[in-house]
Amino acid sequence: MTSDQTTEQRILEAAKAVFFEKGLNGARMQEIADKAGINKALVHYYFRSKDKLFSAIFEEVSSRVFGRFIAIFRSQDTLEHKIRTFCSAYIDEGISSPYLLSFLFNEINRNPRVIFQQLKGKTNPFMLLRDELTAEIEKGSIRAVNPVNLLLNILSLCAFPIIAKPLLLNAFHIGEQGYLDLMAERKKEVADIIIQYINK
Amino acid sequence: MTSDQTTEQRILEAAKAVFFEKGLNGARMQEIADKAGINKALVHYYFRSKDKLFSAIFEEVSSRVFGRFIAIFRSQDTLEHKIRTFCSAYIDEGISSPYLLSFLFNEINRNPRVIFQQLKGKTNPFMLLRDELTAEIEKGSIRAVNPVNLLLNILSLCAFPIIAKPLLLNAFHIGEQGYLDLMAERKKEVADIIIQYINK
DNA sequence: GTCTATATCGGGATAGAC
DNA sequence: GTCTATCCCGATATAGAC
Repeated sequence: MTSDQTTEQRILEAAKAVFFEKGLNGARMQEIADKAGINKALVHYYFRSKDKLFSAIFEEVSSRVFGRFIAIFRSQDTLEHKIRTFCSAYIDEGISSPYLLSFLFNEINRNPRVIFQQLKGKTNPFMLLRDELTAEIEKGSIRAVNPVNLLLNILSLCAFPIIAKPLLLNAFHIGEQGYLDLMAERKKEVADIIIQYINK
Repeated sequence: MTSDQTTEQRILEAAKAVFFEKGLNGARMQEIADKAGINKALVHYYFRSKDKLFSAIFEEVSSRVFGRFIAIFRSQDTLEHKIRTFCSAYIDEGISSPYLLSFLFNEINRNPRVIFQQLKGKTNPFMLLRDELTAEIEKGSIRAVNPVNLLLNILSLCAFPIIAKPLLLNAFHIGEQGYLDLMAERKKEVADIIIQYINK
């Protein structure tokens, strides 16, 4: 909301907030304009259509998210250290941007073809991570598990509690602080589970 | 589509399919009517409004899903057996109704207050499961872990791969069969991970 | 109960002044 | 670049005949 940004940046920021909360179909151009402190017509002036604005957002968000979690697995640390770092970073990220993951998954489910068309040509982080894990297994540093399943386990344990936050808050009657405590505990616990599972 | 159902049943069935695929905001009354083989006005005749139709669907689906997974934990089997049965049943359920979980989580995230208002008064399956696990811990049958986190781990490992199905298909370039194979493998693997983690 | 026709409105998009 | 006014379509919902 600091108004020393360009109008375009203000629109992007506002649009991100609204799309995250309401999704593509639920979002209103009027609400985005209001939040950016400008007129509805101006949003169209900058981004032509709602779909194009959405694509711009999705593009930025997805590449940032996917890019983030590649870096960690590329380091020269031990696999155990990589996994611990990854879990901790992933959960922290999810806490500070609670809507982001829900948004990503929902839009991917809603419209996989369009989304993956847009992602075409970009480097595929999942393939990279799978290959990193495969290499570790060949190196003999861990048990010979299915690397896809291993990656999927890590992602599941980290991502699900972020996506399911509203459910957890309501179903367990825990407040915001209770949720944060739970997540803090999980950073270590999740890594422990994975490590224990892949140890020979 | 068997037309020996009542009109109301046909509408509910059609609406379920459309809401699952498109979500509340994306669904169109016209599409629901078409799929039910009737007229748009007739949908309103039976359910007054789109919101009321949606509530009817959500009500039915959520109570069925939540109800399902309580039963397993109430049996007199060993905890290990309960967990294995649960994982297997949960994943099977997710395979046969791929949209269901995404739908539930998306709508809960979109509108937690309304949803949980609607669920008020119903028995809370999460509290029940948490209490079952707490009892097991006190009985000494497993390590003293945080029961909420334990439950969350089970749910994460089972639910996430269902929700993320379109992502997995595209990101790993596996086909429908590859996905099924992966899930089959996971039924045992997920339970193994949990069992190993809670063993003293 | 089921249909056709229509009212009504919200929201994306554009025209055009400044 | 930014605004106001307006177009126009699509979608929910209702009226009313059968």
